[in-house]
Amino acid sequence: MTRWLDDQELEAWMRLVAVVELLPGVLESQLKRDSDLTHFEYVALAVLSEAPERRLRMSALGAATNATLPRLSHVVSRLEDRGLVRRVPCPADRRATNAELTDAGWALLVEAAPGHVEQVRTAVLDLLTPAQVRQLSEIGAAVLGGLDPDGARQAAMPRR
Amino acid sequence: MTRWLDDQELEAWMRLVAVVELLPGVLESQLKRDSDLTHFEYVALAVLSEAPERRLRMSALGAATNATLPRLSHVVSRLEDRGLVRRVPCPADRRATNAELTDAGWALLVEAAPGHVEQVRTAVLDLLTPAQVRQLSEIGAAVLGGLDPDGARQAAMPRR
DNA sequence: TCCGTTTGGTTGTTGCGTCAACTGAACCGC
DNA sequence: GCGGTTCAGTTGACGCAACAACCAAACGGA
Repeated sequence: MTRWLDDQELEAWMRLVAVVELLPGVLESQLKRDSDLTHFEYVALAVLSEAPERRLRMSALGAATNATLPRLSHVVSRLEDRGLVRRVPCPADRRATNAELTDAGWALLVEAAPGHVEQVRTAVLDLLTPAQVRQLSEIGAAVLGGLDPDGARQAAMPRR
Repeated sequence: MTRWLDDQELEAWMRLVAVVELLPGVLESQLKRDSDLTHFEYVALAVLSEAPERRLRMSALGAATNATLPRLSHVVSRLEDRGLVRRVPCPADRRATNAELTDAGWALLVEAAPGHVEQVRTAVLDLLTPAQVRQLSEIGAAVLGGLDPDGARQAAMPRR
């Protein structure tokens, strides 16, 4: 008894799928080209940069960036190799590890942010009316409610 | 002179990023689990299934699914190994290759479709009001206009 | 008709994400 | 405090996508 999609739904879905498929590419390529960063790496650095002491537990960073721990561990290793992040064992809980943004990481982030924001504008936000931005926000909230029930997601973004 | 994001924009963007990050996962895992298909493989089979003779040139399939040719070539190779698709050299242009859906491929698609549609509903469409579905469609169109200027994208979806 | 270019596609390498397995530290009941 | 369980994180193997290099067939001009 499948409820197939009507024309409106089909159209909306097709477009959403296309966006989901294409958007990462344009974000990645700009960041890669200009700052040699993955979008995910950028977000991770950005989240760290706003944390107190620029430092966060791995699991907290994973929750904030919506990454699994294995993924995050690999990414942090790569960032650590490049000197952008440091691993600091947590004294309070010896199982835990803190990831800490280095000065080099901060500098890279500061350098990368304007170009990224510009890309976000030209690829998405500037193509929408203010009303559509609000609608997008609402729609996003509704969908996230289903995908990510506990809304741990609060990824930091290119704010100042 | 960077124009930073205001609160509305930031919120909308963060949510969009989260959706773009999380949505593929839920689609992939349902399809993988129930039909051992990637979402992209599903779309490719679906597009083929609606083509005349269930057959399409590689480049046409690539355009319709929004894939690069190298990617498509690999995917078709895997599908071919599983007997879901056949490569048929094009007699008219000996450089060209046609990808053709086999009966097994058709059967798998028919079997996979209801579960996928159900997933699409529960993960997205059923969480939105009809008005939001229309808004999403408009927003998608606007963004795609920027990403995919030539709108080659017309990915086939789980229609009937 | 011959050479250069463009088109259509395939192949190999590299890099990132996922999954499964594992280690060590903290917690819990008794 | 002792044994089992859960928690935090790391590691290694595998799969898929992107990129670059490549090959062959078609086109196009002189």
